[in-house]
Amino acid sequence: MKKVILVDGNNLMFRSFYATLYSGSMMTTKDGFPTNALYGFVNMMNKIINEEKPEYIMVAFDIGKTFRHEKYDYYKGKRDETPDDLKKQFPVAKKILTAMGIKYFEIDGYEADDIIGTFAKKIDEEPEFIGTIISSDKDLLQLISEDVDVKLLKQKDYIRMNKEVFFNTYGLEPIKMIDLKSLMGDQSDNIPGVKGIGEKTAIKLLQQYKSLDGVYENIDNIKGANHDKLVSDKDNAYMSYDIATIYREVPIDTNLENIKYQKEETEELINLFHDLDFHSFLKKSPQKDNSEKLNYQQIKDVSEIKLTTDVSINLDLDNENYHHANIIGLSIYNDNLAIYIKGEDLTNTDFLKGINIYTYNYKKLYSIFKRKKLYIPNCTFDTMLAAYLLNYTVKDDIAYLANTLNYNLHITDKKEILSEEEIRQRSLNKAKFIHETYTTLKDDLIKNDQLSLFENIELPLSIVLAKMELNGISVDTSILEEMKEEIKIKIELISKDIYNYAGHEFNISSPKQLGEVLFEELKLPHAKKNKTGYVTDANVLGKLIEYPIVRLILEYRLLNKLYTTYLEGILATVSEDGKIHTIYTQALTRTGRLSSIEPNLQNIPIRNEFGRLIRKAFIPEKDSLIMSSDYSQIELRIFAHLSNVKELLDAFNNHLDIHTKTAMDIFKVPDYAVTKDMRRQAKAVNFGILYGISPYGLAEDLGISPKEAKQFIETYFKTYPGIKDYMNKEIEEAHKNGFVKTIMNRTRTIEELTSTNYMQRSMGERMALNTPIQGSSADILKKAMVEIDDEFTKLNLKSTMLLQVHDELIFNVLNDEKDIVQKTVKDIMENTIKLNVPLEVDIEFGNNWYDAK
DNA sequence: ATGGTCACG
DNA sequence: ACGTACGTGACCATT
Repeated sequence: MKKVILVDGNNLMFRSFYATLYSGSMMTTKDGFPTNALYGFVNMMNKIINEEKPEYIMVAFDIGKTFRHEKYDYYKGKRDETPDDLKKQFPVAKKILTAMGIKYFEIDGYEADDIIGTFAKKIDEEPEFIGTIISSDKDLLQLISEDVDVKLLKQKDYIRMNKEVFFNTYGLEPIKMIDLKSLMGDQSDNIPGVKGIGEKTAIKLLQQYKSLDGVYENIDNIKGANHDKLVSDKDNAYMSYDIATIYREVPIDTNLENIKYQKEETEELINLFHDLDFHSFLKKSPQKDNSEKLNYQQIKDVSEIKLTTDVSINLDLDNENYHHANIIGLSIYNDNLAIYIKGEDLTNTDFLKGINIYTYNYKKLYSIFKRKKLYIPNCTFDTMLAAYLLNYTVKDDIAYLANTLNYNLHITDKKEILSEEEIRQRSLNKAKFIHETYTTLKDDLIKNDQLSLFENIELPLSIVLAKMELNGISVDTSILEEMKEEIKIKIELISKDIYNYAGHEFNISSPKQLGEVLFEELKLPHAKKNKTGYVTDANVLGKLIEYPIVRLILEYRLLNKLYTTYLEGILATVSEDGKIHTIYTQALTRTGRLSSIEPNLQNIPIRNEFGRLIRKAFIPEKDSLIMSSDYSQIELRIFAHLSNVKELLDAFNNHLDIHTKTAMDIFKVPDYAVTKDMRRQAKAVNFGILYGISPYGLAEDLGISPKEAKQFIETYFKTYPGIKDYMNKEIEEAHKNGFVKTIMNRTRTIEELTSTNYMQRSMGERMALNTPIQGSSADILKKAMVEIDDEFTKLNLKSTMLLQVHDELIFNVLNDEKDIVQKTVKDIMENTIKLNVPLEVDIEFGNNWYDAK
């Protein structure tokens, strides 16, 4: 099948123009030419090409002189004048399209709709073509057919409308869009319709009487106000019908081969973007290689290397997971030298003794050097961690960072086959980039008062993490294997049961098929849809728990999750040494937390009793115990500290159960009268506070209506007025600065705060409330980890830190070190920072992770 | 590649 | 009309 994209150019330009018009200052080039519509337009075109990968594409425009509708004075008269600032941009849009290798059409006397309609007709006639129309104009939905669908653009995303979706939405055939519009009208298109008839009524009428003609043939059967409205506006209705009907016979060459997409980056396009100051698009276009050809020494015998000053190092590995990688090559760079060593020649790294290095991802270097038994040099600056603290998006490949800093490096494309020389040049240029950037990054850290966070926490932490990863955690695979077999049988039995209830076999793991079985075939209530189909998540299924099939499906989901992710998945990651070596991503989360990958050891089941059994497989080493130490309520304590709300401070200082205390206060009852349910609700509200509470979120969590939730929140704020004040102050501050900070000066910029979209902006405000809490919690545990590692070294302990799970640490503790380790860890964690409330740490021991609860 | 779902804090 | 609580990662189906 050949794919054709038909773009409503006018629609895109208007949308872009008005979308950015109200968002603040008008976007222009240096000499004042307006570019806001063009910017959005180019963005959209790029997105379309990326998403749809069309072989054929065209853009239709209105030429704006005489339209076939001109006979209707009404229509013409009401048509808004196109603003001059927008008008000017159209010719440039057309130039850009031509430079992009995309054909556009504009035909005197016809609208863009008509041109698209004419092409769509051609696609219907040609069996080997299928088409997609891009527009936000619902009028175009009338063109939907077996071979043509419409990507209907919404404010933020889109809906893909095909025959089926259209029918599900309107209960009508797509062609009936014309009849629908002739009744309900369309303000934006100046289609009058029948006054007083809206979408609901129009759909009802058409479902009953099939068409506009049908409606008027049966006008006597229609009673009440609708009858009168229809009668008095009959002329308008038929006139609207004409306006709404897209003309599909525009005299135009519709040979589809003519609109083949000529994907080429032309000089012309680069010039245009340059003239328009569209630098962000220029960056995306394939760049010429202007990274420098470096003179360097390739060294085979590392004993020849003599270094006297600090160097920057770039390391290339042959696998993204450095636990299973070998070194391809190593580049060494400073102002006086450039050296490349092939991995196979890197027999030792003793030449790095006594000097400091600068890196991008020191943890990676540390880890692989350790495994290869190479000398590990001291690192004094890591550009990855610095860039992370400075809010740059940090990826595995340093070239991304370089490109955002306008330093041109090649992003590694795995499919690309490079010459040896090219590999060396790229590697050396990366080392050079590190060397030429680290002082700027360091200065920026100093400016932001983040040098201490960098030097005393993140950089030393990277070594602590490297040690944890390298050490790994021991796994008893036989436990996992047994569970796997057991669950496999259960899954098979449950599947059969589900097929029985459904009446046939289907893929239970497919949300699409499951939705159809539940809500179409079995006609269960509470069907809720999103843009891909029915929602079948645990929330929806929970409301249908009285149906046996639903109970089975939830059971299936639980077991399947355990089987695929935590049994099969985890088993596949156990190394030859019988241990799991995760990788902690230190420069990813927007809040400062770590993340854990390959495998993720931060989401091993615990809430479900059966799933929790997985933890029995995580075991200590010889003569040891597993110890877990976790902060109690650290985020709420941080909130109490930050907000300085007396009631909260008092509660923690008096060691009360915070959720019970909250329940007492909001329900106004003494402690003995707090029921489990009251405590549960109070707990939900407290969590809500941490997340930047919203009535909808709380409602969802408590299974009550948003209205009730709103009432709940108001009661809460009335009980603790200081909390509301704190939140307002935080939001105000965040809007003023555009960023928020944690206790240790970790910063997060939040672009969403300036969004014109209410949803986006609200989300920005919730981030602004949550990040200082989540981020400070991350700061505190990170600091504690560095101190614990230090202290273990000082005390010469053999016990090791194994895992970090956001507010808890897991250790392997030698039996005879039990007391000292417990005391040391608890002491450090509770005292690493002084807040206005105490930090409390619970410690448990066990013969496996399950028992150390 | 993306979205739905569900595991964790 | 929008479409939901904050922060993650893995798996599967679907494109």
